[in-house]
Amino acid sequence: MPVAGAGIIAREERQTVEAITAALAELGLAPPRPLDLRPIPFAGTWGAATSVCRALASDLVARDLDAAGETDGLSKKEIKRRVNEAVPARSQQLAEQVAAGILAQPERRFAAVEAVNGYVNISFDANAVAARLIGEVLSLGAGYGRGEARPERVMIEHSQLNTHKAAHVGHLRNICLGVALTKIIDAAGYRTMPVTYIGDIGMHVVKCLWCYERFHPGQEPEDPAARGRWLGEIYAESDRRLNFRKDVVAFVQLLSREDQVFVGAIDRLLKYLWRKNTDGEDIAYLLGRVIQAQELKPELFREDDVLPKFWPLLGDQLRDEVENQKPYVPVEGVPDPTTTPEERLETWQRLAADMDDWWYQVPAWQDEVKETFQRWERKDPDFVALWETTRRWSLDDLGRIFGEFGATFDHWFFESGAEEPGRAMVQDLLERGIAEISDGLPVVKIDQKLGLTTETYRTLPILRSDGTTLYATKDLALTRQKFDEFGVDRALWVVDLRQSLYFQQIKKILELAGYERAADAEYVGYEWVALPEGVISSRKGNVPLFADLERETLERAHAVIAEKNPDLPADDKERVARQVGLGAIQYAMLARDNTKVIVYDPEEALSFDGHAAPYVQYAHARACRILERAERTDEATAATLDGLDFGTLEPTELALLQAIAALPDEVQRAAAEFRPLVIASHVYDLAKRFNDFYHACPVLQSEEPTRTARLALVAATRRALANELGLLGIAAPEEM
RNA sequence: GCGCCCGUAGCUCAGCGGAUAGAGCGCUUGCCUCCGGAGCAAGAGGUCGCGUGUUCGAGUCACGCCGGGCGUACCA
Repeated sequence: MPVAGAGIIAREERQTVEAITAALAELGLAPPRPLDLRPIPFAGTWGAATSVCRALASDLVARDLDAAGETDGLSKKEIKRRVNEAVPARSQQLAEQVAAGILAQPERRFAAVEAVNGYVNISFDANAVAARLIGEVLSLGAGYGRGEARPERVMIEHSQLNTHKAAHVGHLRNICLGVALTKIIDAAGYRTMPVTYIGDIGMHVVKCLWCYERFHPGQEPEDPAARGRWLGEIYAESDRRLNFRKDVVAFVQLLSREDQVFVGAIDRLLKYLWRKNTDGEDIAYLLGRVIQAQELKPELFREDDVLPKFWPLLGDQLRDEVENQKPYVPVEGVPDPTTTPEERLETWQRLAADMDDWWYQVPAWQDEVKETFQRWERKDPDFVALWETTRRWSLDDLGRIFGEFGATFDHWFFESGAEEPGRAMVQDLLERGIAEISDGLPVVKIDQKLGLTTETYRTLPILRSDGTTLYATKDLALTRQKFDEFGVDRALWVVDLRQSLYFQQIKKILELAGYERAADAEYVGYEWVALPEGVISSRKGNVPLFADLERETLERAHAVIAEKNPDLPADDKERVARQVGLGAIQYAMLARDNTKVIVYDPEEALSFDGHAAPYVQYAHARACRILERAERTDEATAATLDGLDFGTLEPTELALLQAIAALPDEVQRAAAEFRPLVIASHVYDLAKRFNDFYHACPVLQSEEPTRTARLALVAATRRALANELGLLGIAAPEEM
C-alpha cells in the first residue's frame, strides 16, 4: 500500500495525507497503520480516499462499549457482533468530523472533501493537476514512467535457447518475458545487464550431428539464412529415427488404453497371427499385455520382428474402425479417448512408412550416437570442426529471432564454456566434503548437509558417473561467475517453473560452499505454453515451431492491413504488418500471469480483435492521427499548458488522466514483482479509456479552450501508450 | 509420500485487505455524410472450488480439504 506514488500525483497525495493526519490529530487520534490512500472509485471523480475511519471506528466503538460496561459478561463473539453493528455509523460520523476538520484548515487546498460510507474522499483541483500531469508527460517524453536512478545492477538471464534445435512457442514466452522484464526493471531505475545462456553442446547436438553426417553429409541449404532452421529439422529427424521403436510401442500402448474396438478385436488378430506362423509366445505376451492395458516391454520379445509383422494387421483394423465408425459411448470409470479413429490411423500410417526399414536399424543407430558422443568427449578435430560450423549456423538464426523481438544481450554465456569451470567446482566441493560420491557419481545431499530431517532440497547429482557434465555442473560455476566476474548485485534466472526445485538446489549448494552471494540470485519462473488440445510434446508431434507461428501471423497481419488500410504504401504495409503481427504474439505471451499456463490458441492469436496488442496499437495510431490533423507537435502543445482549461472535466477525461498518472507506480510494481502482466493490463486499460474518451468527447470539433486542453490530453495519452508498449518490447506504429 | 503452481461468467483471463467483482471471445440488439468501425453503446451471463479461522472489512491473508497440472539423484 503505497502512501505516496512515484508520479505527479504524489504531491497531491502527500498533501492529502498531511491534511488527514492533521485533522485526526485535532480529534486526538492517530492512524493505527500507515495511512492508506486509494483513488476514489467513482466515475467522474479525481482524488484520494482513505478508509482510516473504519479502522479507527472499530477501536473507538470497542472502547466506548467497554467503558460503558456494556460488554460485561458477554461472549467474545457477542462483543464482536455488537462492535460490528456500531462500526458503520461510527466510522461515517468520524469521517464527517475528519472532513470538517480538513475544510477548517486555513489553507483550503482541495476541490472537495466529503465523507461517504465511512470513507473520507478528497478531490483534487482536476484542471490544475491535469495541466501539471500533461506537462510532466510531455517534458519527460520517452522518460515518462521512469523511476529514480538506483545504483543496483541486476543481471537478467533469459532466452536460454539451444543451437541445433528449432525454437518453439515455449521459448517465445521466455524471450518475450525476458525482454519485457529487462526493459521494466531498467525503467524502474535499476542498471540492467541482460544475458543469455546458449545450449550449444549436449546430447541434442550430438544427435543432430550424427543424423547430419549419417544421412545428409555435406548438405547445406542454398540460402545461408535458412541453415539454422534446416539444422533444427535435422535434429527433429534424428529424434524421430532414434525414438522410432519407442514411438511404435507408445502407440500400441495408447491403442490398448483407449481404443475399445481394437482391444475387442484381439481374438481375430490372434487367429490371423497364428495362421501366419509367428512365434506363439511373443504373440501371447503382446496380446495379453494389450488386452489388459499393461506396459509393453519390447525387450521381452523373443523375436525382434513381432511388431513389424503385427503392423499391417493393425492397419487393417484401424482402417476398418474409420470406415465403420460407431458412435462413441462413454463407459463409467474409463477415461475419454484423447484421439479419434482418424488420428489413430494417421499415426499408424506415419509409422508404417518407415517400419520395415527403421525398426531394425534403431539399435545400431543408438550405438552410433554413443560413438559420436565419444568423439565429442575426446575432442575429435573433425567433429569439433563440424560442430563449430553448424553452431554458427544456429547462432545466426538465433540472432535473427532475438533481433525480431528486440532482445539484446550484454553477454552471451555458452554451455561449452562453462564445462571446465564446472568440473573444477565439483572437484572443490568434493575436496571440501560438501559433495560426496554416491552410487558412483558426485552428488550433494543437501538436506543432510543442512541438517534437515524433512525432505526439502533432496539430493542433486553434480556430475555424471562417466565424468561428463550436467546442467548443474555448469550452473554452479556460472552463478558464481555472475557475481565474481561481472560484479552484479542481483542475478535473475528467467526459466520455466518446472525447474524451481533445481534452482533452489543450486542456491543451497552455493550457500553450503560459503558463497553468500547466492542469496542474491533470484528465480523468476513462468508456466509453460499449452495448446487447446493439451500438452505440447515432441512425442505427440504437436510442437508449434516459432518459425511456423511467425509466418502464419505475418501472413494474417498482411491480409488484415490490406483490408483495413489498402491505401498504405507497400513499404509501410510491410513494416506495419511486422509490428502488428509480432506485437500480437508478444502481447499474448505477456498478458498472462507468469504462474499461469498459457493456452495458446492459434485461432485466437491470429484474430487481432479485442484484448490484444493491435487494439492498443490502434489507439496509439488514432491519437497520432488526431494530433497530425491538428498540426500540433508535442512542443507546440507544451506551450499551451499554462492555464490549460478543460472546463468541467468529463468522466472519460478524468478516467483517462488517472490512467496516465498511474504509469510510474505501475512500472515500480511490475519491476518489484517481476510481472510484465502489470504493464500489459495497464496499457490495455489506458487504450480502452482513450477509446471511451474520444468517442464521448470531440477533440478537433470542440470549442476553445476545451479544444486545446483535449489536444494536450491526446498528446499525453499518445506518449503514455508508446512508452508502455515500449516497456513490453512492442512497437507503436503511427498508422496501421 | 513430499514439494511447487493453478481453481473467479459458457470459454480465455484481470482483479495492490476496502465502497456495486471486471475485460476479451462467443451470444442478442443498435451505431459509419460525424477526429480511421482493428472501434463504440446496450443486454443476457457469477454459491469467486469447499470449509474453518484472522480482521471493523476476505475473491485477496492463514490453516485444512477437494479437483487439475508439474516436479521429486546421473533430462535440460
